[in-house]
Order: sequence, then C-alpha cells, then structure tokens
Amino acid sequence: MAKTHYSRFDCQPGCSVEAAVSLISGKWKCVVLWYLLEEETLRFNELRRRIATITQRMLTNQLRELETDGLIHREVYAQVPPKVEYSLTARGRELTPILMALKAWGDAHIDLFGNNGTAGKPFTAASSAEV
Amino acid sequence: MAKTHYSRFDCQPGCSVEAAVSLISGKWKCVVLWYLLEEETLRFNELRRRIATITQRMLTNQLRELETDGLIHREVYAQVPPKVEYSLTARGRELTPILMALKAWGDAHIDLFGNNGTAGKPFTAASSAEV
DNA sequence: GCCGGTAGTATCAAAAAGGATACCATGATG
DNA sequence: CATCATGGTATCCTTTTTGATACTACCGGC
Repeated sequence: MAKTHYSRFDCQPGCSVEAAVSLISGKWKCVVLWYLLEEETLRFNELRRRIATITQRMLTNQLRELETDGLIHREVYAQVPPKVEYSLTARGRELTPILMALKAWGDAHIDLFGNNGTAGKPFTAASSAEV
Repeated sequence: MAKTHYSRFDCQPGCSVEAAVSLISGKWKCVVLWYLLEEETLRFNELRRRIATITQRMLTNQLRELETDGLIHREVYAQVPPKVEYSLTARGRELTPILMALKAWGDAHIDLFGNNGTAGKPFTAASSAEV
C-alpha cells in the first residue's frame, strides 16, 4: 500500500516541500509522531490505546510507512508474547521544527476549523531539547 | 469536493498539527503556494503554465480549496476575456515558516526520494521578508 | 466565419486511502 | 480446557482523490 509519494517529482519549485509534506500527510501520522516525540518509546498497543479511534490495520499501516520513510525505528524483541517498540529516528526527530511550525499555525488559526479545545496543550516533548 | 479535512477532530495531541497539514496536503497545493509566495500575484493560466503537468480541473480544484481555507485570495475582474488574479492572504503568508521548514527538511533528506535536482533552488519569495 | 486565448464546468473513470471485520500463533493465567 | 493479551495479516468494501476528456461563453484578429 501507499509508496506513491515517491513516484512523481517533476521537481518544480516546492518539490522538496511537497515531498516532505507527503511523508506526514497520512491520516494519523502526525499524532503518532507527536506521541513518539513526547514519550520517546512506545509499544504497539500503547500507541493504540493512546489513539483509541484508530484501527489496528491503520496503525500498522501508518507505522510501516513511517518506518519505510526512515522516520521511526521499529525494535522487535523475540519474546512471547511479542514486544515491539517504536521510537523516532534522528531523521524523525528533525521533523520537530516542522511539527512546531504547524502547531503554531494551527493553534493561531484554530478558528478556521470550527474547533474548540486542543489549542491549549503546550508542547513538552522530551526530545525537543536536542533539536 | 473535499472539505473533509474539517470533519474529524478527536483533538488528541497533534490535532492542530493535523489540521494544518490537511490544508496543504493536496497534491499541488504546495507548488501553488510556493509560486504565489515567489510572484505575489498570478493569473489562472499563468499558474497553469508554470505547473505544466497539472490539469485545468485540478488547478481549479486546488485553488478553490485554498481559497475556502482562507489561504489565497481570488480577485475577479469583470472583463472579457476574463481575468482572475490569485494571491496569498495574510493567513496564507503566515505559512511561510512552515514551508521553509518543510523545504529545509526536504532538501536535507532529499536522498530519501531517489531524487536529484531541485534542492538547489534558493527560496527567494518576495514576501518572505515581512514574516 | 474560424481560430485562439480567457477561466472555467461537467462527466466519467481509475487509483489511492481509509474503515470494518475476522483471523493467526504463542504463552501465561484461571 | 477456555480466555486474555501480544502484534500483527487478510479480505472486502466505501469514500476520497486524482486524472482524462470534452464542453461552455465571450471577444479580437485574420
């Protein structure tokens, strides 16, 4: 599934922008990235419980794509029951300024969305310091 | 068409990020925004010629969505032949830091895309100064 | 009278993304 | 022996997005 985001690059101005956007534009990717920024390392079901409305298939899906794109790392422990830990790669952590800029803009223009809450929550990712 | 990006806001962490992403994640939106940042004002067919591989339908489409989202302004001149000018709104211009961050990341990790050119082109938007 | 350029619409089809549901192996627990 | 939790797959279906193509009205130029 997916993988289309690699395919077209006429390389007009804005091409690398588009490329970067395509990596985070999955329906749940931002949320996943955000959690991983905040909590460093999470197991599959920990993520699932945090997101709640996501289906198992979609979580697997988004995680696989993020992994393929080199944004997150997947560590499998050969145990039973299985244990799989997800964390950001260096490349993933470098998205922080983007996520921050997006959040800043989103919070500033939250009125656009007929929205209410959320804007409040301050960003406190443990790893934001190192970027 | 579209409009779905308003619909779901479970408002988990990252929600406003997701909201912002959804506004620029159309297939051609970044390119359009980029050109408008660079050239301030462009007519429909001027944009079309610059993008080249876009279809008329998609250009109309993306422009309408950007307009609905308050990112660009559409100025119609009551003449024949018709003349319509597109430009960024203040809100649209505030996306600059986001686009810059995306471009920076994209250029830095351009290897991810099996890509070649593009990275070079420096950002020279006339309006970037005022942000 | 026909052609080109203006800025679009309308219609149909294909592809991609997302959702719902069921299923799997394993080991510990009861 | 049945059940729970782990981290997934597989299958089917619907919605969303994108693409291809044809069409419109108007005017000026040839």
